[in-house]
Amino acid sequence: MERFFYCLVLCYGGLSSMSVEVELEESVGYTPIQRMRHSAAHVMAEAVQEIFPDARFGIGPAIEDGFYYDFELPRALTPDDLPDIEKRMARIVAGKYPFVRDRWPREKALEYFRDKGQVYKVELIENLPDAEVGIFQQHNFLDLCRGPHVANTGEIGPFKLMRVAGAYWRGDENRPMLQRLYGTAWFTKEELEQYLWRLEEAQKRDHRKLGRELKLFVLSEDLPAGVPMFLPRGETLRHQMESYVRETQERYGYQHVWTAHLGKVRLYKTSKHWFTYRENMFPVMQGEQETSEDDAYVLKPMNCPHHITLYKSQMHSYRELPVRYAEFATLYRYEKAGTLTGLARVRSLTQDDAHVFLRPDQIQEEFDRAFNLTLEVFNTYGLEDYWIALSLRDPQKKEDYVGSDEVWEKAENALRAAVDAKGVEYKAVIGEAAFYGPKVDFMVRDALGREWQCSTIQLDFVQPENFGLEYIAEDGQAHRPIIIHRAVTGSTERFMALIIEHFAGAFPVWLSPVQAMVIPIADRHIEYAYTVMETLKAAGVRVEVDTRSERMNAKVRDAQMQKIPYMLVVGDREAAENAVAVRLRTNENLGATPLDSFVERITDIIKTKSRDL
RNA sequence: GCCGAUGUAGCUCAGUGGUAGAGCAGCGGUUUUGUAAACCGCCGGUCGUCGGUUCGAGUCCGACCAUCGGCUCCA
Repeated sequence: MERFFYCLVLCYGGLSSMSVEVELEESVGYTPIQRMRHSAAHVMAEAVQEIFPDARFGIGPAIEDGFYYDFELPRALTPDDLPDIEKRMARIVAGKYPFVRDRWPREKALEYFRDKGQVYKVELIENLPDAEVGIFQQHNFLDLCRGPHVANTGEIGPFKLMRVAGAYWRGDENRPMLQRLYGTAWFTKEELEQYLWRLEEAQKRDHRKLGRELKLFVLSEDLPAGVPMFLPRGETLRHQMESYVRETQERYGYQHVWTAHLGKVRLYKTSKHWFTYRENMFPVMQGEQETSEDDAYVLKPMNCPHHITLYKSQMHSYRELPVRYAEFATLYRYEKAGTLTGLARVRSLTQDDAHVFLRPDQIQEEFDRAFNLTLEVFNTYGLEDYWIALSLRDPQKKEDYVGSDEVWEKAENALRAAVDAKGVEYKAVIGEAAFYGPKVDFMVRDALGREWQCSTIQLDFVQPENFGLEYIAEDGQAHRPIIIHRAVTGSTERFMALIIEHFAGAFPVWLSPVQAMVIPIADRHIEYAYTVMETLKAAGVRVEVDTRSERMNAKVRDAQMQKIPYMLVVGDREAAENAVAVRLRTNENLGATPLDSFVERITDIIKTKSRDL
């Protein structure tokens, strides 16, 4: 659930109608660089207007690292158009035209833009509350704009147009698609170059590229889009990741269950998913004989109904609550073709899902438990670049949510208390709660700056109703439990994408598919190399021997490029002394080390999940 | 799904209507090597798929599939 929050947070200076509310809420002014970038957007708009006098203009805000402007044009822009637009922009910048601010009465502005056929501007003005609207003009371009701008176009720093993309007007897929031109702008040439360099570096750690280079996973045209397959090394990685979460959550009191990949329509009708989520579910076939819709099979898109069915199959006393069912389950969801991205967004995903069935008085404790678990896991991975969203109900729109005020208040307070107690930073987001309850989401950024939701902890008052869940309380009566849905790493696939990029493929030893490569210098050392391998294998180390008829240099290079943590070079000296010459992938050379000491070192590092070598 | 771009050997890429190329990888041979690429040779492609235009299509057109950059929604 990536949310492009930077749009909300950083677009406040644009012409977006939504920026009105955002400005009130965020109430952050333009920083100088944002002001300059927003001005660059205006200059870009003028350049486009020169080429297409009939262009219609959308909005052109500053965003993180740059700016964009949305246009409706008589033809599609291609990357070949960018140099021309850049050249025209450069001319306008060189002209040092002042940005002239004005204020027009609404009616005058409406008339002006209507007359020009600027339907998007008209719509924006119609949504503005004030009697007067802001107008900015530079050179030959006049625009509806709140500003502020730099004094003149000459103050716009080094810029570069990055790409052209489609974007629905106001992000609504029922509205026209405009052409969005993205650019970046900086105060100095050095900053621009550094930014472009950073982008290149980020691309080097793109998990799709590393996945191919490190032989982790494969996307084949012979399989549906978004259905990755994992090679031995990738499977090893995901297995390690899953085992780790599995062990950890068992320590936290979760029990694992197993449910298959098929469900029946009726199950999802009971859970109500069928009515809102149907288009995301893969149909399979009708049930045997029976042709009613209810008995048709579908691929499992989520675990909750299955875990709930398990809960319901047994009687439950208040004493045994909370019941915590966890499962690593591969789910199938039909995601729109254009949204698929490597492992970060797939159609077959493996959730490390759990459903906790609990009494109302256990909410805070259970939230805390899930929260601690997640933080512990993040800590092990050394993840720091994430933020936490506390998604709350919009009190203005209570009708959009299910559950009483009292329960919501209790749940939200419990959640907030749990987050506050952790001393971590979080952002409360009003109106982002699920309809069935408030939630906490962990948002992580990938190498290219895209945000993805990984972990989530959600309170649910609705499914217990849908399924008529019960437990027998102290009073001997049946009471309704509450459910917490939580996922620690979210989906194995997405988290793997994150981990690959986070470590740039140089995984901590415990995660590395191959932890050590034994490199015999000449053929006569192969036998000893195998001895070394067997010793390490016996100690539980994933180790291989490079027996190819290559020079040692080539073997070192290949192991290095595969980011294998330890290269164990063995020659005459090592064989004689029962030693290995340890080279780290950091290029550090530890020299000859007794095999015993190395075994001790590597097993200790694996056991402690240390990120050191 | 929508807008745009891309698709040539396992990988990275060249090839603008006239006989499909390179490097790396792979395979074979020689070399037996001390910390990031030894040398020689060979194999390898219905140019994403299907259809169309043309005397002739990797090249032009269309549809589909997939990938990439965005938009929307979701883990």
